[in-house]
Amino acid sequence: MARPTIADIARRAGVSKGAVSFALNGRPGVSAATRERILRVAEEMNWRPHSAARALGGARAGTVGLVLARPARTIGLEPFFGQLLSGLQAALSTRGTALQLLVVEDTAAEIEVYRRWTSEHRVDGFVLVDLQVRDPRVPVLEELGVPAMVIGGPGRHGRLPSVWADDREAMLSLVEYLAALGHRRIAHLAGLPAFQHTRRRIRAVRDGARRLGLEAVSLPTDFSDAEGAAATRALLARPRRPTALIYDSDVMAVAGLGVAAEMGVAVPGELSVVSFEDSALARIVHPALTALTRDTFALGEQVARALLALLDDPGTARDIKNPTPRLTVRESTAAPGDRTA
Amino acid sequence: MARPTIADIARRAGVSKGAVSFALNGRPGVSAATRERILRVAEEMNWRPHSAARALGGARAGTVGLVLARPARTIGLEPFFGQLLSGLQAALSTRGTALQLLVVEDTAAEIEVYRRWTSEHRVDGFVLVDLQVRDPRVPVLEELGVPAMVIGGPGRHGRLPSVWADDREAMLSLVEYLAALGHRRIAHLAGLPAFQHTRRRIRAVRDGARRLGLEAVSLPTDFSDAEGAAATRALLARPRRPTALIYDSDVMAVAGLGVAAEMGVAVPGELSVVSFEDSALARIVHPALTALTRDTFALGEQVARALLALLDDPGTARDIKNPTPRLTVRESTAAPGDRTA
DNA sequence: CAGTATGACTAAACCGGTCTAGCGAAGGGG
DNA sequence: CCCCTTCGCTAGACCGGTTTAGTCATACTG
Repeated sequence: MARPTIADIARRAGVSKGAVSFALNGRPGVSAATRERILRVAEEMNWRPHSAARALGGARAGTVGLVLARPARTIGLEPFFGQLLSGLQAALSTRGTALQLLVVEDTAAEIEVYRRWTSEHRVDGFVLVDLQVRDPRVPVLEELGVPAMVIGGPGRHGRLPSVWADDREAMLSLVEYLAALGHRRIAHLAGLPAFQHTRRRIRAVRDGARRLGLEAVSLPTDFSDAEGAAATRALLARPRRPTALIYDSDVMAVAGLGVAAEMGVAVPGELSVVSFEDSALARIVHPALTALTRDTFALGEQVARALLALLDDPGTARDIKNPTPRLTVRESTAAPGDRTA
Repeated sequence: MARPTIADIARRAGVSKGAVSFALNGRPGVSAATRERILRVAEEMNWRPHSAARALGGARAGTVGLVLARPARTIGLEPFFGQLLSGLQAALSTRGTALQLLVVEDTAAEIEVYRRWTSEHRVDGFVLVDLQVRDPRVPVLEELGVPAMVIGGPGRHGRLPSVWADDREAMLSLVEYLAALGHRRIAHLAGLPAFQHTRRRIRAVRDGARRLGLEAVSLPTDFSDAEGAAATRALLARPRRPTALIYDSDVMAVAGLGVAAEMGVAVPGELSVVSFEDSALARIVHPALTALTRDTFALGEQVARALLALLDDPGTARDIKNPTPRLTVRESTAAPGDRTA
């Protein structure tokens, strides 16, 4: 038999379709004995639910969506997304839910996908990343009334619940670490100012530097290796150049490392380099990068669990705090002017 | 009105559901005038097909699957998949088809996903990557009778059609390039020997070296930065160490670069380094890596188009050749012993 | 002009589940 | 002992499309 349906099971078990549906979904309406028998028959016949049939009838689509807006041909998935993806899928798969991933060109296209997938009933909910300052996606998702979890925060994402890590606290710890090493002039190679987390990190650098009496400057970039390199070149060419650089991403930090090597600036002897984002990339370059480490896989799991809970009960929208990233010291940082390093 | 259905359109246009279905799908059965009117009404009401309803009734699921088997926490580093994904999606989206991506732990789990998604009608077809030597996934997909496109080849994938690039030709061009620079002792840091492309590349290195009278050795690794680094360390510690290294992946090449720096071996002065895989990563490290460049985005598009054609007409299974990767020379290669570099 | 082919369209079955209304039997309360 | 509730289950509507069988009017054929 090709693909048994619940009608086949019902016939074989001598019950009705309804009884089979109840039994297979673990809901009341059948006795324990009958349920047992039905499950055994379903197992024997190797029955699998037809996802489309289930999605019809107003039930779940069994899928949640993740849409990334970035130019298609630029760098592939950053390690962050690979990890996040795996974490999301790990948690979702325990509940038979799939993750639909789509990469689009820009935010407008992203919003269009939200509308389409919602009206086509393709997904039950969304995961939102890269929260922007006055994020246009938030009101759209609220209007669509579709469950969604935001990664990032706190605050500024309307009524949508979020999972967030304390970027401010993390950045402060970075600045304090550099200050403790003896650095007095630091620079921060930030990401796109349109992102909320970029703004938060810039503010944290400013506040931390002020408190510790450091000179600090933040330079916004577009997160690309090209701009990271260009900004680094400009900084190192200054007469009183900084003795430590904080990069918002591992890719930019690696690009910066390349510029330092090219300009003959020794790392960490003459320049300390720190990445706000840890990854395999940060480990394999030479010198290995001191970086903020966070468990992105676990973050993904947490987000997925929260979204599943939200699907079960739309009332449970609450913000959840993720552990603050911890500093992993490697070879790219030292006291300023330490010629032995 | 929440979500109009074809019944709503039918009522408004004063025709039957069937007529609407015919009109919206561009098939005969309605006059041009009626079709026009129905389309206008559908547009006015902002109608969108309900993907589940369509998938029921034996029609398309409107989705194809890509399942990657690799340890959950390691993915994301390779730019290859990001590019491939974007290319696949670009071509698929022109036909309203979505891509379902899943990362699983191993090949056994991957096969289980093929079975499940097929029996659940979740996808219409699959894209298969990382072809292995006696790949157990091939017979399963053949048995399931589900359309699938293989990336890799040529040969050794049963009746499944593939899109392939000439790895052998590419590797030979690499070896010839190094020989022309004057290298006589080269080593090849290969990937997992279980992969067909790894075997092909190893054979190409051996054949090329024999023809050109070089000493060559291939060392298999697991593609990880750790093994890449370890193998590099072992090679450079040999008394008569090679003057050029070919890495099967950019990640390993970067790790190797780190080892060389650590051991005080100048690149490219004392050692030339080449990566078989180009990427942003290869560009941003210092020195920038000479690498084989291929248009992975275009590859993805090509695969997607071939798969869509296969869905339309299961008879059209043909292997397609992708352009051979071209060498991009950067800073990591020079003549052996060139102290000016 | 009868007979038939063709085109436009309708009605209804169908895909494979979910879910509600309802029914008979058993159990419990007063 | 009767009524009412609860339990276990069935029948069938329903989700939103696709597809087939069939109807009717018109055009074509000989």
